[in-house]
Amino acid sequence: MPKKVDHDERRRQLVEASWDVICADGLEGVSLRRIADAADCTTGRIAHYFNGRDDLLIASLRMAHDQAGARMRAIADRESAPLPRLRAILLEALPLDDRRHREWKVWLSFWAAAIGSPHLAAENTRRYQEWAQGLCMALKPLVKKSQIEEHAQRLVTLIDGLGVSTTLNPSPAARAYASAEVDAVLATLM
Amino acid sequence: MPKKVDHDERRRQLVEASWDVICADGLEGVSLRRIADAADCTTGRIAHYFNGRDDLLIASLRMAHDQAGARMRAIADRESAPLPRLRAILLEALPLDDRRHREWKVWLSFWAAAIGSPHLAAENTRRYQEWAQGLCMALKPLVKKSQIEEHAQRLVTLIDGLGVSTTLNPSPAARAYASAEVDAVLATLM
DNA sequence: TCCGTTACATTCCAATCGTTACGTAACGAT
DNA sequence: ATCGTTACGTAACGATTGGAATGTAACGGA
Repeated sequence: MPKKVDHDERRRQLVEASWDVICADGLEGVSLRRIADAADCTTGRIAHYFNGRDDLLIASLRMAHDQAGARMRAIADRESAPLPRLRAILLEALPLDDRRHREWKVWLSFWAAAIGSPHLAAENTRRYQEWAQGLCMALKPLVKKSQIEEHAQRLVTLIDGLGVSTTLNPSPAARAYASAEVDAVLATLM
Repeated sequence: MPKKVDHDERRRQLVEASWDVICADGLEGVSLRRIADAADCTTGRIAHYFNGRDDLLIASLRMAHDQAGARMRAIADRESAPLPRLRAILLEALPLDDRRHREWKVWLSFWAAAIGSPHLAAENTRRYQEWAQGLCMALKPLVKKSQIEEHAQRLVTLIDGLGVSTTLNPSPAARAYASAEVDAVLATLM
């Protein structure tokens, strides 16, 4: 067996480079050459690990979702008290620091891209349902069974709304407002 | 004076063509040639009325906002009772029919584009504040003065959240849910 | 009727795009 | 030491892009 290279690690590096380009220039400015520059390699390497541009971009979207999903699950495991757990999950979903802000920029980009691509739209719908179901889990010990889905839907809407405006205006004040608003809604939920 | 052509009307036609392309293919697929095809003309006409691609796209964003803003103002004038007026404004802001769905697709596209363009981001912030201030007007007769801005902000977040998910999933059920959710929130506001 | 201006269509250009073909260097197994 | 395979740089391809230059037809005023 020749040259030992961690295949997954390489793909991860290239995906992160694509995030950098998306966050700096938007999805419009994403070209293979720019991604290659950001990853400090050439398009040859990209061609070696992905089946063309679309394949790389879908992997980028998936990895952004997977990474966030993993953090949510870690929080769900760590926090045992139901209400603090739900609160921590919701706050984790907001663009309150630069890493999550970067994630939100990627998501927002792909929302727009989904407009022209049924494939991406389907991918988005899948993740959206995953996210709603995760919230249902966290809500189970907190509200009546008949109201779980209703509340989950409401929280998804809340996070989407707060996330969008905070992503487009990532000032410390906007972040503080988003965080406070989550607490305000959780207070009325009780 | 030669050839009499309604200049504003031509610009309007070209902007509408750009909306069509954005809605069909997303902002990524927007090229001058495709817009020209949609407008049943050539890129020569576009060059005649706009200073390049960016100029046309900014005009497209502005016109989408202006059009929606005009409808809001018309509603505010027509409805005299404060609560029905607020309700009508909020419902008008949602992508509940194909025209408004088209508008939302345009907005969403430009949110993503704003990530890579401070110019577009500033344009968005301006419109966002206009929208929030319009809601403040409608809220004035309904809540205590000290709570107007707070409620307006909350409604903006609600509409953003509902609008995003309904735009990406424009099923009749999603539209009905969004509409019902507005009523639910208005009920708690009283 | 002629003229000047406007309203475009046509055509071309350099740049950039995604993709493919190919060359080469480095490594593990034998 | 050699060989097969992998990794990836390099270079070229045709397609497509935004923009500018150029051509032309149509109209209103004189």
